[in-house]
Order: sequence, then C-alpha cells, then structure tokens
Amino acid sequence: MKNINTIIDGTNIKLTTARKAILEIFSSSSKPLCYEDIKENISMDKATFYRNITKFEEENIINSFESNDKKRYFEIQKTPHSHFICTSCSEITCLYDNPSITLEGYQVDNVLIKGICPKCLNN
Amino acid sequence: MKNINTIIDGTNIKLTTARKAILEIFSSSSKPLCYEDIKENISMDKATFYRNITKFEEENIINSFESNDKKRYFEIQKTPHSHFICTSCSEITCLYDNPSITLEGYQVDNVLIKGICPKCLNN
DNA sequence: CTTATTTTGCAACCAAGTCGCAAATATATT
DNA sequence: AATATATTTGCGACTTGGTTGCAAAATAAG
Repeated sequence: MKNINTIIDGTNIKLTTARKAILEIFSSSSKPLCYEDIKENISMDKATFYRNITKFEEENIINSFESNDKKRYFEIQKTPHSHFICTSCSEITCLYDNPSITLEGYQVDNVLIKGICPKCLNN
Repeated sequence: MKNINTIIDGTNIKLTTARKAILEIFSSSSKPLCYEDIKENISMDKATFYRNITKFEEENIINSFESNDKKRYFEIQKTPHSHFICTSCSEITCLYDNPSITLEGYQVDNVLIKGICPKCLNN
C-alpha cells in the first residue's frame, strides 16, 4: 500500500482524517468500490464521503464509473485499464492486459465492457 | 423505418397502443434515447413506459445502458455496436465501425467508451 | 354477454446521491 | 495565546430516475 501522503502531493487537498480514511480504503483495494461497499468500514457521513470523492476526482486522484446496479464505483487512478461488468452477478473485473482502444478524433478516458463473466457462463 | 409488426413477430408481446408508440419512436431514432428525451412526444405514464421497456428487453427487442447522467438509454437492437459517451457534453455516439472486442472466457454484450468527443475537444 | 387476463394510470414509494446550514476543525492574523 | 477567517464535517431535508401496489380500463377467452 502506497503512502497516502504521496498520493495527495502536488494537489491542493488537505489531508483530513476523513480523506485519509477514504484514501486508505481505496489504496488497499484491488477493485473499484462504491459507497455501500465501504460504509461499514468508515465512520463518516455519506455527504462527507461524496464531497471528498468529488474533490479527489477533480484532482484526478480517483476516477469513477456507474455500474449497472445504479451505483457509482470509485478507484484510485493507477495504471489505466478497462473494466468488465457482469450483468448477471454484477461483479466488476479490472482488465489490465486488454488492447487499448483508440478512436480518431476522440479522447478515450474509460472503457466499460458489459456481458457475462466466466463464472456465470458456467452455471 | 422498419414495420413495427415485424419487430415483435415471433415474440409473445401484444402490440398495444403504448407499445406501438414506444417502438415507433425508437425505430425512427438514430441514437439511444432515455425516458426524458421522449416523454413530451409520448402520452403514457412513466410506469407504463418502463414496464414495457422491461418487456422489450426481456425479448431482446430493445437494449439499454446507463450513461453518466444517471439516466438509462434505450435503443432498438439492430447491428451490434459500441457507444461513445462524452463526459463533457453527455452526447452519445454510436460507433459502428469500431473493432469488436473479444475477451477470452467472457461473453461481451456491450461496450461503452467514455471520454471527450471531437466537438468538446475543440472548445 | 360474462368471466378471466393483461395493460394502464395514478400515487406512493425507493435508493443513490446532493444541498443548505450550523457546528466543529483547522489555518491565519494580531 | 487569543481572535478572526476559512475549510470541513454531520445532520436532515431534498432531488431524481426509476419501481411498485392497486384499482380501473382494455383486451381476450368461454
């Protein structure tokens, strides 16, 4: 787990207790998490959580996407990668070794692939 | 515009006035639409709209995805293609000539690409 | 025509996320 | 250190996209 201080270095974000807690959870997770996933492990109001997340996103520390369970998932911005969302079990998988997509004239930030994961295919 | 009757042929869906109106709107649109987009052009309760959409999705007549404006977008299932969502102007573009993505072990149903569209890049 | 089934509209509801505001923390000024 | 200023937090109320229960209307079957 990367040192939290180095993450916010060079940004104009002050490291409050709440923010430290958020960053600690996300930097030790191997997959994107939504507020529901972490609310038991964190003691802060959801307004505080979302406001801080917004700040992190503005500073490009965290990025997010909507899954198909209507929840917003967040993860720390590390190596760029795509995500696979299983529409059967809602599991989210990070796809690191996936060919990167380029589109003439477009800036591609995020690729979401939806379908059925191997586990669900074999049931 | 394709004949509505041929769309529901072979399914167990009865063509009510509401369903006809929905299919007519979607079959004459070149891009995905959400309920908000069409509510002025259609005279039915939103519950009816969503219930019928659910039915169409069950029969694979319509497919849907969530954009980043928290709204669900629908389109008639024709040639499979990806979608580009501009996170700046929220415009949705259908990408027909985009290399199809395959993932070993996964069934890929839908690809969503997020980023900045050419129009917003030049502003 | 009468009964059973399906579909619709309305209103109430749900859940994820946002906002206003006052209390609490932290930062700056004297 | 004491006071003033700015930032962050928690609470509750609110917003919004979508869903549900239920009774009325429409459609299909007997």
